[in-house]
Parts: sequence; C-alpha cells; structure tokens
Amino acid sequence: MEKHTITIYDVAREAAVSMATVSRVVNGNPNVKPATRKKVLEVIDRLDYRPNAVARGLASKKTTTVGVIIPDVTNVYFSSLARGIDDVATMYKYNIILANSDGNPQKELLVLNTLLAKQVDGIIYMGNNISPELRSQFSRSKTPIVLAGSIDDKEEMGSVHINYVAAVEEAVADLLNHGNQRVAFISGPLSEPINGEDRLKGYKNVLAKNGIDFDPELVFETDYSYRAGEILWPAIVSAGATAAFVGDDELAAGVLNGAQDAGVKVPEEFELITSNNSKITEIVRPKMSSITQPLYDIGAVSMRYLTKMMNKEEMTEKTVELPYGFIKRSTTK
Amino acid sequence: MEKHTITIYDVAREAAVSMATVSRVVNGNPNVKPATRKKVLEVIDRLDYRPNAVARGLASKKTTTVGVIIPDVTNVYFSSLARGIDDVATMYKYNIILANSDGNPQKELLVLNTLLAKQVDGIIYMGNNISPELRSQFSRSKTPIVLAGSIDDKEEMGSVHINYVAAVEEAVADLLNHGNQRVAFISGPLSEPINGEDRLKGYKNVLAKNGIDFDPELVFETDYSYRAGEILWPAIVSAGATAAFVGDDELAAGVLNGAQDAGVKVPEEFELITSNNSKITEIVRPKMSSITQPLYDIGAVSMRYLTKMMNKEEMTEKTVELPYGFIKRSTTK
DNA sequence: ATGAAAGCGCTAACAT
DNA sequence: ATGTTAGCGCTTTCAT
Repeated sequence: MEKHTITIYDVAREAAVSMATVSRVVNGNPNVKPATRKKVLEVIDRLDYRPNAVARGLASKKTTTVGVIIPDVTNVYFSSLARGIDDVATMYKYNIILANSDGNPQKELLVLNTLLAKQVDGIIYMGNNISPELRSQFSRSKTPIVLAGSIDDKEEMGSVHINYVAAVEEAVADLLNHGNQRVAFISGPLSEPINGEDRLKGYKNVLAKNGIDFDPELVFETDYSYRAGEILWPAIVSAGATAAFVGDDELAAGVLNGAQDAGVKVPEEFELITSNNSKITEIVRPKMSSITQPLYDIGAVSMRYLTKMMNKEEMTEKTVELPYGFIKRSTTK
Repeated sequence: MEKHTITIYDVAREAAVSMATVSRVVNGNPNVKPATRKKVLEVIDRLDYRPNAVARGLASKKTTTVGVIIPDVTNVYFSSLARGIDDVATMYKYNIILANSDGNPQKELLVLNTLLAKQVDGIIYMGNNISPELRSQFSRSKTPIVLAGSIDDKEEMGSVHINYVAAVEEAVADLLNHGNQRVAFISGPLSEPINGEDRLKGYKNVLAKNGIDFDPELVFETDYSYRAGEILWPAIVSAGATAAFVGDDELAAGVLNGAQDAGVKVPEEFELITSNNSKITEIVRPKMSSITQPLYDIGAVSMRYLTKMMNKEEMTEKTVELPYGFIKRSTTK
C-alpha cells in the first residue's frame, strides 16, 4: 500500500480540530489555546507532517522565494554578492532561485519570464547593461526588483552599490600623485554604464582637476578575462602609460602578470590599482592595491532592501550607496 | 480599478473554449485541432497570459525546480559545479533553488527540509561530509538526490565525481619520479571522506608501491583557505618535505607563496601539485601543475543524471566516474 | 477533439 | 478560541 502524503487535513482529523486551527498553529497565529496548540503540535510531530509550500503559495499568493539574475556564478564578484543575498534571504525565511544570464539580454528576458511565472515575491538583478526591453518588462511587472552592484543610468529602480565615480577619482588621483603623467584606464565594455559612464567619468574628472588632457589612446576597452589582461601589455607600452587603473581583478591580474612576464618591475616601473579587492588581489605577487567594495554587504543590503519592498514599506531613497575604501598593497608606490 | 491577474479561465472565455483546451495548448498536447490551437494562442498573446507555475505545481505535483545544496558559492570549485548544474537544468526547463550550507550539518538539515517543503522535484547535494542524520533524511525522502563532486563512502546514493584515489596516485607518483623522497600530503579535514579516505589512500598506495614508508609527519590536515596554506611553510620545512600534493587550489596557492616568500625556489627546491585546476593555478607564479577535473561537467552530468531519476528511468550505475587528467605547469620539474 | 468537474493542499474571510 | 467554506489557478480523469 502506497501511503499517501499527509496533509493538513490528516493532522486536523487526528487532532480532532479543524484545518483552520492546524493552519493557525503552523503559522504561529496567537489565537490558539495553548492546550490545543500542544495537541496539534504532537500530532504534527507524530505524523511527521510538513506543510506543502506550493499549496501555501497558491492560497496565500506568496512563495517566500526570490529570483536572482546573475551573469555568472563562477565569477567571484557576483558570487560574493550572491552569498550576501542568500544569507539575508535565509534570515528572512526566503529562498533564492539562482539563474545565470551571461549578461545576455535574450537570456535575461527568458529568465525574468520564468521567474515571474514561478511567482517569486521579488527579484534581484545583477548585470551591467539593462536592455530597453528588459527595462520595460521590469517596470511593467509589479514584482519588486532591486539591482545589486549595478547601476541604473536612468535611476528608475532601487539599487545598491558604491560611488564608482568617486572611487575611481580617488584611485587615479593616487597614481597621479606618484608622478605618473600617463595613466591608463583599462576596463570591460564601455557600453556598460558602470564603465562608460561612472568609472570613465571619475577618470576624466581627476585628469581635468590636475590639468591633464584626456587622451583616448590611454583607454583600453576589453573583456573581463585574465587572458585579456595578459595580452594587453604591448599596447599599454606603446601608449606610453606608466600606471593603470583597472576595472576588474582578473583583468588586472592579467595585466600585472603580462607586465612582469615582459620584465617590467612593479611598482617601480609600472603602478596598478584594481577595483574589487577579491581574493585574487592577495594571491598574485606583488599583491595588488585595490579599491575596496563591500561585496557581501552589497548583496546583503540589496536583499534587505528587497524585503522592505516586499513588505510594501516606504523607501526613502531609490538608491543606497555603500561606502568604498582603498587598500594599498604592493602594486603602487 | 485593479485589473486582476489573468488566468486560464479568462483565456478560455475569450477564446470560447474550455479551460481544458487552453491547458492542452499551453502544454503542447497534440490533441487539439490546429484551428482552435491558433485561436487560443492568439488570445493568450493578446491577453499576455502567463501560466501560474505555482498552481501548475499544485495540480500536477511537479514544480520543475530542483534544490541545490552548496557549501559556499563563493568557492570557485563549487560555483563551477553550480554553473554546470544550472546550464543543463535550464536546458531541461528546470530552475534551481541554491542554498548555502557552509558544510554545516545543522544548516544542511534545515535547508533540506525547506527544499522538500517547497516540493522540489529533485536535489543535488555538494558537500564532503554527509552526517548520519542527513543520510537518514535523504533515504527517507522519496525525492531523487544526486551528489555532485562528492563521494558517498557508503555508496548508497547516486553521485558523479572523478576517481580521486587514482588521480592522487598519479600525481604523487610524478613527484616521486622526480626523486623526491619526502612528499607532503596537504589537505582539508581528514574527516571528509574525499580527503581521509580517497586521497589519502591514493597517497599511501603509491608510497607502498615505491617501497617508501608512510610517515604521519608528512600529512598536514588544515582548512581550505589561502591563509592556512601560507602559514604552513615552517611546518613543511621541519618535516623535511621537498614536494607536496595539495588537495585544494587556494590552499596550494598559499603554500606556494608561503614557500617563495621564505626564499625557496619553486620548482627547483620544492615541487607542488594541486587538485582542482581552477583559474588560480594560472594566476600565481609559477603557474601550478594540477590534477584536472571537469568541474563544469561534473555539475552538468549530475543534473543530467537527476533528470533521468526524476523521469524514473532505470539507472545502470549508482556512480558515474568522469575522467580526470593532469596538467604540467611550472611548479613541478 | 473538446468539455465538465473534481481535486491538488492550503489560507483567509466569515461566522460562531 | 475554533470551525466552515470558498477559493487560489491549474491539471487530469472521465465523458461525449
């Protein structure tokens, strides 16, 4: 005999109460006499009853799960955010559905749709380029959404991140102060607002502040891989750069090793500052100086922000800006 | 006026058919006249109808989501597996609920329960130490489970991984062939079967095969962090080791840098082989020789295996063993 | 090929 | 404090 899955009904029958009462004790509703609560709890335990979250979700219209759109879990930058997200999600009794998008607009759209179909209570989006279609889908859906570690150039959506403009200004200023006249700006796609808007703006700002002309030859647009950085050295040399700001750690590690493999002394002959202070910065030699971002916290705060939205609390600010820092290691003088 | 969410009922009414028919076209049931199918599809499009996956799940008892228990997404080893899992999950129309456990038995139990409450169709477990309680919960539940990149010393559950014993044998044999008489065995907790059983067995096997006595002083049990490796050097020196097999890449990077920071020439004075061939192996200098494991594939195959279990297909083997390899870089002669 | 109707397991008024 | 009952939105026999 196949023993059927036991339901709230079974518990009610065994405990000689109504389903409503069982539901109340399961949900911690205070309107239950201690004696009955105890009785119900015993039956639940005896029958090893586990509430069916799907049925619950259908009846209550809340699934206690949130969707997380991530470019690639394999990338420490994103996985650090994801960890922060999951930890506070757990804290608030939520689970996360994690979906990789590769930053591909098509996949993002697809993923968003299945997430909405699954009735997630909220969504956290990571990615640096919100396509127009995605944006319109976002605004059309009434599901709360927050951007983690990403910026919305249109500033329409809730988001948490650091002040990238100011962080880069500070980093490049340091390089300038060491006497470098030609500082390279190395980043991922400039089409991504975080690079093309914020970081580049910070770079131009300090240059202007120091009376140095902006030279397009010093900006290197590439992809985020280690390899991309490694092969960049010849180009950097011919541009005459003596220092560089790099927008990604893996990329920076590539640049660093590329330079050293070419016999260049770091930081004596070439200085470098990277952006994310991930583990890699301490694993390479010399260890890399870096802007510090509270990655875990960005994820955690994003999720916390989302819980507030899901509770329909009033949000004072659309954007929450977390503090960044700067750690000097050995790739800068 | 609040416009209510549109349901299958709305579509049925607008298309002048029954809900059953709408359900059929949505689910690709062939028993629908092309004309009606077309009509329904048009209405679906016009109304922008999206099937509610929760309701579907309740009615069909399948949620098309699988749970993934992961020690820490932030660790590339695991995130690589996760990526493989997600990719094939997507391929088969599943989503994954990702939950971090920190390898903590308590959390694992908690997570497993909420996963089961959410009625996931299957579970993929990563972790190196299945507690007795967890094991009993696993076997009690009728939800399919597979272990990814983990071994089950009891061999009761489906799992996919490489042959750790053989891989270590080969790695250490190489070190021995280079004339090293004292090869250190450095790994995470020996309480984890993958270390204490498999890897250590491989280590002992080659030693025996080469007529070398096993010396407990040469086995270093520590945790998986970079830092743990970095501070290990003095101990390695006093044990008189001239080479080492290391069970984790971050740990290995630490050992490598610790040695070099102490002025030791690698590989001339000290050789090292690591285990996971993650990005880190190429980022440190010298680049590390490593056992190669198809991490992404292990994840992918695990998920594929799970889909088969969920379809109740007959599995010939409980365990699927993927091929490992070996890549010589510059930390070995 | 299509429809009618009975659930799936639970929550949330509403009533008592 | 507790019970009754009507859904939640869909799938799935069973008829026709």
